[in-house]
Amino acid sequence: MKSPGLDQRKAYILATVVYEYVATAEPVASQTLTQKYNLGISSATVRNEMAELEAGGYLVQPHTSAGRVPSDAGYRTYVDQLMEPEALTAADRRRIRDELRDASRELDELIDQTTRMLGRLSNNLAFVTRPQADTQLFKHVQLISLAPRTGVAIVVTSLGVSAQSLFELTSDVAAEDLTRLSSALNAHFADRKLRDVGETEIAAIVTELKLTDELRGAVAAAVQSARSNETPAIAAAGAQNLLDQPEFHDARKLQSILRIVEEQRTLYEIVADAMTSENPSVKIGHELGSEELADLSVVTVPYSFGPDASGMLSILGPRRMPYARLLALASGTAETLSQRLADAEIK
Amino acid sequence: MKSPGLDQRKAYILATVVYEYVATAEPVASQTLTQKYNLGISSATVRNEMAELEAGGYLVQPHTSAGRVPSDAGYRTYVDQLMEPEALTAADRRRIRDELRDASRELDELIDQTTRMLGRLSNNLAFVTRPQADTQLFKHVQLISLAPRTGVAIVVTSLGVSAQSLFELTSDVAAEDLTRLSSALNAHFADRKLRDVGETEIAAIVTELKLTDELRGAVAAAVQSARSNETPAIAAAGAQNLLDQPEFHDARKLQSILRIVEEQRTLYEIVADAMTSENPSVKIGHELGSEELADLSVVTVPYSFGPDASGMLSILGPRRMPYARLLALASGTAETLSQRLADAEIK
DNA sequence: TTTGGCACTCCTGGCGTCGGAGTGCTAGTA
DNA sequence: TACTAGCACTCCGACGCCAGGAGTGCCAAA
Repeated sequence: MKSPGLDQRKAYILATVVYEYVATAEPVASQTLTQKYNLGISSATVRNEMAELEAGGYLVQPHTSAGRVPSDAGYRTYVDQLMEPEALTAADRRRIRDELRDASRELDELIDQTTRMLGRLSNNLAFVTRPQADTQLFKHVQLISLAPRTGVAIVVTSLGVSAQSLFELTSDVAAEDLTRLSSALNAHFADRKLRDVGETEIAAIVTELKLTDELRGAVAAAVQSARSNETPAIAAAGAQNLLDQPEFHDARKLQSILRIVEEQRTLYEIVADAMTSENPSVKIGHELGSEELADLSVVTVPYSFGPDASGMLSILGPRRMPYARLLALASGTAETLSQRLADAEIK
Repeated sequence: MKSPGLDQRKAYILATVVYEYVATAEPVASQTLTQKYNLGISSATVRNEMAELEAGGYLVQPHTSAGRVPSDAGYRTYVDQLMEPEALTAADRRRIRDELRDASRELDELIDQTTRMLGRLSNNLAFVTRPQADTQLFKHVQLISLAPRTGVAIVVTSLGVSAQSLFELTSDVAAEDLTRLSSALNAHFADRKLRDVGETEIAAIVTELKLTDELRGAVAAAVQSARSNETPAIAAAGAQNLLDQPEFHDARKLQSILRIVEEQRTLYEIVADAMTSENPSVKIGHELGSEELADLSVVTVPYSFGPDASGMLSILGPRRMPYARLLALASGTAETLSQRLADAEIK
């Protein structure tokens, strides 16, 4: 009863309207409530209550003689105060575990597969940011000579990802020099945070070994590339699931969503502020900040491994979504994924 | 006049019907033809001709008193014999060149960006296979020690891609041993075709250096992973463009397409037989082999670099697509992409 | 405060009508 | 013989109308 305007009965009615509307996609009538859920009161009373809920902004009527539909505020109240957290079924839990166990060890592919699975399980559009590893550790750099003036710099981090940068030089360099440089860099930077592997220090080492400054550029580029795993690319899957929902039978709706997914920028903005928190976040309708997205909602759950490396796991669907279930699915997946990643991390 | 049943006038009428229908998405009436294209004959004559074209299977009538629409066979004849190859406008050509010049040097990203561009330019769904490099060359392998019993094997090929494989050993191994093994492998395999880097030869070298057989597995896994660039993953972009077409206002159509795109398998089948040829290929409607895809067409153009590395660049859209223009766009993009890749390849 | 009852509103779907677009055919013309 | 003008015919699609039904709001009674 946090909200002063909502006594227990109103709260229950609101919750039931949300529940029923999520299930049927039809405006909910007073009679439906009294028949399907035994409220112990008549439909007339329910009508009175619903009229007040509408006055309070929790429900809206598509037209005069129709049932009620939750408003953004209605969903919000439901999510924050009324709904019962759902637990994953054992079957779901097992399925998540099995699918992730069989998934690739390669980070990008693992994220891709997780996204697909989540899209499938949730029957909505799932998107997952690749982990933003603020503090991944520098593990190794290796400069490899491919031709007298061509080579590649490869950086390995604690995420197990290697980043590479091809380089071409204006003068020949001996393979041994590249090896010497690699060793020196490794000795100097080993197990430092990647963000602390700075260009000036690299330059100092290059100069000390009397090597061309071009090599500094090559190493810096590879480090930069490894660091770019930090601006999270986003994998998305399951757009076709949305077409099952009646609200997307209009093609225009879907078009804007597809565009948004392909562009990624908007998706990123959606998760960006959820990013600051370590708790699940739910954004409903207009809370997404765009008229185009006004009848959608997004559930976002963080996953993490190691002290600071983390990413976000989101489900996007119609506002009329089963919030509790999707939160459970996302949380369960996040948990398993976190664990899977922690296991794979290079200590 | 290859086809015996089509005299010059019928051919022209068929071509015009296709052209007009592609432009308007409306069944084409006899009067429309005489008014918009000066045929020098009356609409009644056109009607007679169209009736014969329908009898020949080139046109169909959605209903009795409607205009004509091309059939699969009609489009096929148009594509094979009637349409005039289109040349890219200078503006398009420049745009392709500019976008690809600014694109990433990283292979996967380059392919992604190319796909997006092609989707945008063509206003349809584009998909591109990553290059299938039958004969990419082995350039370098580097075994890196990350911890006494953990390391990573990295393989660099002539595509400039590095593949990696983490390994864990049951007993310690000295960093120098890994270096020795790397050198031996490099000396032995340098510039061999990747497919010829066989496990038995690797095993022989490992044994010769008296190293644990686990390292053979690690190296083989990395080579295998590099080789897996050969089973082409497919990048797709532009699904939302399809929604502009009236034939996709029905959501079900789109759903099957989205599913197909996400699964990739069907996409792969579509390009698979085009793969054998070095010429552009066009598949129309039922030629795609599935009732679900019956009102779609796909244009496929190969790109290549080096002697054997190659991939496919496809555009999928409604059967009613501007074939000549899409072929020109795909070909132009393929050409520029091929060149871009050839420049980046490690000699 | 609750509830039964009732009048009212508005949506929805079915039905018939009507206009127009386009054809096929016939008869006439070059 | 090939073309064309004209006309009757077909069929689609839009429109308006109506009836049915779902659901409400409100009133008056418990």
